[in-house]
Amino acid sequence: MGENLKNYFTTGEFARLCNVKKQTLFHYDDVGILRPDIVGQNGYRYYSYNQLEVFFTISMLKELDMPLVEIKNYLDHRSPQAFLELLKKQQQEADEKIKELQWLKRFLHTKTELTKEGLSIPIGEILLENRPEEYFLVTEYKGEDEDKTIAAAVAQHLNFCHSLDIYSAYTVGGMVPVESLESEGNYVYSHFFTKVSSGKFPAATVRPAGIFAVCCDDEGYSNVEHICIQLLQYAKEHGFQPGSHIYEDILLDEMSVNGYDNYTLKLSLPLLK
Amino acid sequence: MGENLKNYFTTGEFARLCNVKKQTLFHYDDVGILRPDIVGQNGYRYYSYNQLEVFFTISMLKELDMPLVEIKNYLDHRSPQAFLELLKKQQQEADEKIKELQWLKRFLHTKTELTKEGLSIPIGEILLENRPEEYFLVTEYKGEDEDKTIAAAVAQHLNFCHSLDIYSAYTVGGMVPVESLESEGNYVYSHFFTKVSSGKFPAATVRPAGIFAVCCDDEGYSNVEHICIQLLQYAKEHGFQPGSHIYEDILLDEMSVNGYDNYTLKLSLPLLK
DNA sequence: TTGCTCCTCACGTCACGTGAGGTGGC
DNA sequence: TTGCTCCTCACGTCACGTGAGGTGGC
Repeated sequence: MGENLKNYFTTGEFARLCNVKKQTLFHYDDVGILRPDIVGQNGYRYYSYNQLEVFFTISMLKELDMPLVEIKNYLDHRSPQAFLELLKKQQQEADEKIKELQWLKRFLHTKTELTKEGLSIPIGEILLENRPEEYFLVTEYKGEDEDKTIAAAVAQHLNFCHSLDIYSAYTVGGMVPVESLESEGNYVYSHFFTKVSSGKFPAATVRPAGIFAVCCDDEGYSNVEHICIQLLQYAKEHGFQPGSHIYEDILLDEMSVNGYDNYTLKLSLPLLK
Repeated sequence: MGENLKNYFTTGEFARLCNVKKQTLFHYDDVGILRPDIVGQNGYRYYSYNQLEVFFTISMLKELDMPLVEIKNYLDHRSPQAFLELLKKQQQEADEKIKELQWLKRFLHTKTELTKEGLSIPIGEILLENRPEEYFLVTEYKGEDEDKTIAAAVAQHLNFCHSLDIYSAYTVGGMVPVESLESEGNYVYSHFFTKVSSGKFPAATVRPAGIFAVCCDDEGYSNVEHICIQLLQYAKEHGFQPGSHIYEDILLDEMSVNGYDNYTLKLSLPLLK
């Protein structure tokens, strides 16, 4: 062992150069991914300048979310060709992640808008809103008016959206047919919908632009039927023909309040001429 | 306990609706983040439709990379205002991650180009290359010609780039002053450099457009000095004045080959009129 | 000698995953 | 009764992090 140890780095020095803790190097030693070039009789580890490059290589592969065993595997069989393949795969993964994050940003934005609306909109007051043409993914609901089956249907609607790669803020609304409201105790969903940003999904439905009578409540579903009746009344009194369904949107949900009873809901009735 | 259990989901049903394994629900029960509404005398768990929303909420927060304890903490103190703050924070984090990924993509692209060049470029042959104006981050090196101090300087150069948020493919090149090559055994670095995409970093140096005499070798540093002499010879024979430094780039490094002796290096000498 | 660095256990963390072995409901 | 589902341990995984307790070099 005639090597001049002055040309080598101790664990501490090496860790400092690599910007990691010593324990990380111990761990890499354990899993065999980066072993010090020299180990003294006293067990001291000595790393060479070469190994700095190896460490940077490992860092790079880690940034690509590769587990250490795979890194070891790759390093054991590395070649320029294998590296090119690796790079290609990682390019694709990076693209996918960026896509996911961009979806996440849309989600955060939508949620922010909904929450702000939920905080500022007047409760129990009928308002008129002009809305542009919008696109929805809609699934029919034929089940009974039971919480359990509704919840299952909502979950299935989400899975449907999921299958189309549409994570449009995950908000699910319900559609209540106006006819059903004619008799009491009949606030039942006929469809669930999720708004999407554009009509380019073949499965998307268009909701035409128009005026809506809207009313919000912050006590969940307890007054929901009553509000619907009021909206229909409003349409009648003002000479509008009501649309076929009332749309129910959730402005404040489990994210910001605790339990259905504290949800802020928004009910919207299209007003036709 | 007069509840009708038919209105509740068992662990298996609930897990299926949530698209997760049962064990995940057990775990959430353990950490107290999502406890079933009802637990039978036999220990059976029963989840309500409400809890589906809670689960979705947790999923959302997890997608924002929030650890379960923090999620529990947030849920325990949730409010629309707290949610808005959370959303804002997450927006920023999403932006940062997208930035990092975009850097990663640039890195992958640059590495791909370098590796392809390393595979295709002729070895030991002098070529002429026309290069546009380019920008570099440069750090001076005054240390000795020892592997250890060079490695430390390279690591410091990387940390310097890091501090400027420039992760431009992590490639570090060396500059060898032409004067030093006049006497033998003097292939020593005067600077280390990292190419950056634009000159908008105040610390960046411009390398003017021009013709370069280049030569590659695939045996690492063993012939590097000899090649430099050849490049200088070439300049002389063809009536060019050599630039002040020879640039050393690494085309194939630890990522694709094993050990310095197998690196493919590219040496470039600017040719002036 | 002091102070800093080195070492090796051993156990913790985080969010589950994976059986093992046994019970319960239709 | 069969078959499916439920349960509770207990231990594994992954990439380290965190001390504890002891040694070594200048």
